[in-house]
Amino acid sequence: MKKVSSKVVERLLIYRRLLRLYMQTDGPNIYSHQLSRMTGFSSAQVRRDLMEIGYFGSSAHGYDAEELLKSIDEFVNISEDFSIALVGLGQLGRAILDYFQGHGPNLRIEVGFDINPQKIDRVIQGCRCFHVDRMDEVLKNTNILVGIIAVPATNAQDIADRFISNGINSLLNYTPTRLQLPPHVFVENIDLMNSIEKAIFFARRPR
Amino acid sequence: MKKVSSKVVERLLIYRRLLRLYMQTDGPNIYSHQLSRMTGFSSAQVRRDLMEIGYFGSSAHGYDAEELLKSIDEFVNISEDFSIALVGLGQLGRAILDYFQGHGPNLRIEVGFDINPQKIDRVIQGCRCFHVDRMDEVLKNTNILVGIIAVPATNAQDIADRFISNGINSLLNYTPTRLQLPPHVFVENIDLMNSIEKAIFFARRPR
DNA sequence: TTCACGTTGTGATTTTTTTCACATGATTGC
DNA sequence: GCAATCATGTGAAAAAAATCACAACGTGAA
Ligand SMILES: NC(=O)c1ccc[n+]([C@@H]2O[C@H](COP(=O)([O-])OP(=O)(O)OC[C@H]3O[C@@H](n4cnc5c(N)ncnc54)[C@H](O)[C@@H]3O)[C@@H](O)[C@H]2O)c1
Ligand SMILES: NC(=O)c1ccc[n+]([C@@H]2O[C@H](COP(=O)([O-])OP(=O)(O)OC[C@H]3O[C@@H](n4cnc5c(N)ncnc54)[C@H](O)[C@@H]3O)[C@@H](O)[C@H]2O)c1
Repeated sequence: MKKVSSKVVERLLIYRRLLRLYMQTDGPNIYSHQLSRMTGFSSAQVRRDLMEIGYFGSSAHGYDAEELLKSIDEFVNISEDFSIALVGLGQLGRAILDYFQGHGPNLRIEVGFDINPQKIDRVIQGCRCFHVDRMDEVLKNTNILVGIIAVPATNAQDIADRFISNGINSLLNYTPTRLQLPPHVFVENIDLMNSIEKAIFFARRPR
Repeated sequence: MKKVSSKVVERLLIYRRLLRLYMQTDGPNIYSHQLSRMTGFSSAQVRRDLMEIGYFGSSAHGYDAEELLKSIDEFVNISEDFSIALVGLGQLGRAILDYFQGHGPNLRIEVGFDINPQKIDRVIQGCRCFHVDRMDEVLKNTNILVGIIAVPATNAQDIADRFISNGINSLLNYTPTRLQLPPHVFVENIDLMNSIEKAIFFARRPR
């Protein structure tokens, strides 16, 4: 199967979300220039991206929103069978849990891990929480595909290694730690301080 | 002054953080291949990036860590004179505030805004919080360079417009809303759901 | 002094990503 | 039926980003 870059996937997922909203209020069809305005990507970019997944519109009515959405859905193939583990139930971890709660049952955080006794062996926001020492044991019995790391920076590498040794090769890393990972592992680094610093830089310098 | 891409700035800021750690424990000099291992970027990439800011090492001892750090600092020129405003003091907003508290006084969130009466007109984590209706008035009297948006998605555009009309042209957007912005405004979108979906996609598909 | 080694700086090249620009095709109004 | 209009799909071009690969240099050992 053809390989697709992370950037294309990211944009497809953005179209997907916007299409859902669009269909609630607007007509059944949509043009690349509309998706362009909604996203800020160029319309040529939009058309290229849709080419990638082999969806074809008509030159008269653009794209059928429902069909397009279905095509993207099939392509990304995200279903509730695939769940998520979260390590670190601090400020950030709990905000993340909270967020998932509000977002329907299509994706959910299946299990959480921490070391703080106050946070383990109970259910927080519908998420069963365990001591981090039980990661191997618990992960064996679940169908986790993605691990979220929200522990203090110094523990991030340990947690990543633990995920990987349990066959989880797709991670979200909320810590500033640069993880050392084998090449087959996908990681998305979400680094607030880096983002802020970039924003400060570009606040005073044009791009 | 030469324009630098966002990617280069992002990496420079990563070197910067790693250099600080490195200097605490390791020798006074550092090689591009070490920065490469620490970051995951290629060593040629590292050298190119340092070229961009005109820092030169020696072929014998690589880079002088302290000097290099100083060069990057000068280049990015981030000081405590520039502060940040945060709108939306919910779960996520408070996690962000918390995070900044722990990170020394070099960068701070100067003011917060919300509509919830329980959260306004008091100081939360050292941050003065106001009603969102007072944004114009309050922003006039501060030296805010960057705005963080952590309100519900439906209000994000309003808040962005408000920031921009007050001359703040660098934003962090934590909502999934795609903001419509004039071209001179810098925005970094941090979209958890998008990241997760990408991670799920690549958990099952090689890149 | 001379040589081997390991590293930098960078021109050249390759790869990836985006944009351009236009032929093609569907629709509408007359 | 026909022309005018407007979008799509896409080859080609351009731009951006990353990698290659090697001359040049400084060091230390002999
Ligand atoms: N709060 C934010 O907005 C924010 C923003 C960006 C990045 N971060 C990063 O996210 C991480 C967590 O931030 P936070 O604000 O939630 O911190 P926090 O201290 O509130 O939470 C950390 C949690 O991890 C748990 N923990 C500690 N060591 C552990 C281990 N070895 N295994 C499992 N759990 C462990 C702690 O018990 C705690 O519950 C940090 O690395 C921080 O740099 C946070
Ligand atoms: N919690 C997360 O981890 C998380 C992750 C990703 C994205 N987000 C996004 O961040 C945003 C906030 O998430 P949250 O979990 O903190 O939600 P929340 O409901 O806990 O917080 C929202 C806050 O915004 C305030 N608010 C509402 N309307 C406002 C307005 N017009 N002006 C100013 N303040 C207003 C509310 O009073 C509340 O304090 C949402 O858009 C959400 O999609 C949250």
